[in-house]
Amino acid sequence: MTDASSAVTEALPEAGSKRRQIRPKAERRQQLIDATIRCIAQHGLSAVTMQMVTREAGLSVGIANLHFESKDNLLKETLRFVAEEYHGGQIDIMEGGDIPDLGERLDALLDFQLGRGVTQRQKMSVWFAYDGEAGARPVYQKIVSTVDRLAAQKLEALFTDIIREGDYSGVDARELATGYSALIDGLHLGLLVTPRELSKRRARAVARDFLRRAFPQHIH
Amino acid sequence: MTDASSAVTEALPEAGSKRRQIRPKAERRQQLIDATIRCIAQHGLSAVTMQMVTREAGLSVGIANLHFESKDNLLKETLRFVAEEYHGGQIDIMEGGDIPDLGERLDALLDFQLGRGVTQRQKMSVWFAYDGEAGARPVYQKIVSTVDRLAAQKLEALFTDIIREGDYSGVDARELATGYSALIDGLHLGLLVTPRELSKRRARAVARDFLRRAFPQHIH
DNA sequence: ACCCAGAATGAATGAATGTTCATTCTTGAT
DNA sequence: ATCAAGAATGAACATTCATTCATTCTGGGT
Repeated sequence: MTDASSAVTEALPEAGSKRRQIRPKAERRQQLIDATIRCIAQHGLSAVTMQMVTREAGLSVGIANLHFESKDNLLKETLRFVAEEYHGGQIDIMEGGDIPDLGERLDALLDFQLGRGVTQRQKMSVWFAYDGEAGARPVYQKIVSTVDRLAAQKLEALFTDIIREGDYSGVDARELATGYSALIDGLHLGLLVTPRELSKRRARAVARDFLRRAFPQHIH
Repeated sequence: MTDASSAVTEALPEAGSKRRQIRPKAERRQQLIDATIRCIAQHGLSAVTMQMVTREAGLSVGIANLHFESKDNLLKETLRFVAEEYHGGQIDIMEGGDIPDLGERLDALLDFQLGRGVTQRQKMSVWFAYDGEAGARPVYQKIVSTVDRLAAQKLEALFTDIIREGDYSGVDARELATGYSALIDGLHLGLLVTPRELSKRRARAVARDFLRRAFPQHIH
């Protein structure tokens, strides 16, 4: 959850090799989760099949049920991974021992949330695919809300510090944090569903505008 | 698209009646679309089957392929209906001949967007179910973006009027409209996925806060 | 050099699903 | 009363998919 963009890239270790390789359980699990992410992004959650995932991973069908007990479980674990990757990345920045200046820390957060790593169609597709099913599947709600709650607390804490430092008045940290989180989610949604209408550049400008209006001394 | 909440409610016209009824094509189509909405909300888009939808509608399986040519098409038409209902309702308010005061019109818009009609879990579930698949299905993107673009223009026009009337400076209508739309989407997502963390009451407060910060003279 | 725990395979199985279409039924016109 | 147009039905079919498991293979330990 600290490293936000390493694993998903290496799909075909050796294209022609048919020799079966034995690898530790943890590695195979990650390999299958990465393949699942690519499949969801490319074909949509409702079209993902086990055959599709295992072929994408360059493995046989049986192995998915060996390491995860079922398709359902594989999908749950994939969501857990994506959620922890996204929220974990945010939390690392917000705790931010390495960035003492609060304004700069806000900037870094915005960069992460609307920067290259997160706004890849691949990641956003997966994220919203699960949100779409969350209404009917409490399991997904639970997985997301667990990490989500922690991130919300950290954001509120950061905003509280900024409000104190800037001596801003009439600003409620909690309410503002809720608004900012919702804004970022909405911008991600726009980038995914109507990319023609909303460029990344403009999404960043909009988010920055929100922060500037709230914390004029900290954002220029 | 003018009436935003009539059709979805009447599921079982006569519970025990087994007598087959002949009804005009348009009525059956709507009946099936309404049933599809309920099924998506309850079971999730990926779990919806034709048998499920037709049973929910109190009809036989063959009829779905009679009025829509395929499941795929039924789902597409359902999305089109939901999109037009939501965006159409907004547009009606924003054009708002019946509400001359701009501040009140803003209020009415917010009421619609976060009021009872739209924030029913049923509607939000359907909405985000499609957004989740949109990454992998350009057809869905196209359907949504068509109506979305019009609503975005109307919102920008309304904001432009308000900016002129209030003589606000340093405010870009287009950027603000993008931000407000994203904020509303994000709040809907929060209401759906983490209802424990975000109440409707607070969602309304957050949205109102956004507007007040931008247009202090118009929102109290 | 040998062995075996357990990792990996993929054909086989059974359940579920979308679609078809021959048949039945309803309604309004004559 | 009769009839035709076409709306509605649901059993049957072909396909696809998740899951199982008997079998094969690998690599580290001895």
